[in-house]
Amino acid sequence: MSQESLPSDSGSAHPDALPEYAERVLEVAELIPPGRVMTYGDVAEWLGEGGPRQVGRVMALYGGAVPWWRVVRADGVLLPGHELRALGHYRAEGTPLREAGRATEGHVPRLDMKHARWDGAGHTEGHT
DNA sequence: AGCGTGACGAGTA
DNA sequence: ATACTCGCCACGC
Repeated sequence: MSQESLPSDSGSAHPDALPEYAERVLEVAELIPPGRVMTYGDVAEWLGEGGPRQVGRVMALYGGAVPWWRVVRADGVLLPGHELRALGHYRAEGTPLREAGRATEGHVPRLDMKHARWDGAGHTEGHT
């Protein structure tokens, strides 16, 4: 967390406004339909700029305003520290989960990326 | 300028 | 399936 710091919008005329990149990331996050998820990499690729880590940083800083639990890691592992919260949303939305069949002792389920992953088909309007 | 650090991802062992 | 490595990019020190 040493890298994170408030958006020093040096030059920006609107202190309340988020960096444009962050704004775009959050915008995509809001497009993800309930019951589906998008990986950091997918979001970055869809935006056509930045990378998974950049998307991750944005979510870490401003994700609170959007359905953050729908932006996930490619391997389907739930967010450290938010596992239960995310899990609650997933169960409520019916997001495909992969519950380990054996030795589930204290084992937190992971997302079933094969089915939960959403590529953005259908909302293409606006992306050119 | 270089180095370390991340809500990452893919490849390899 | 797990563990480790390397590539990636922006940012803080």
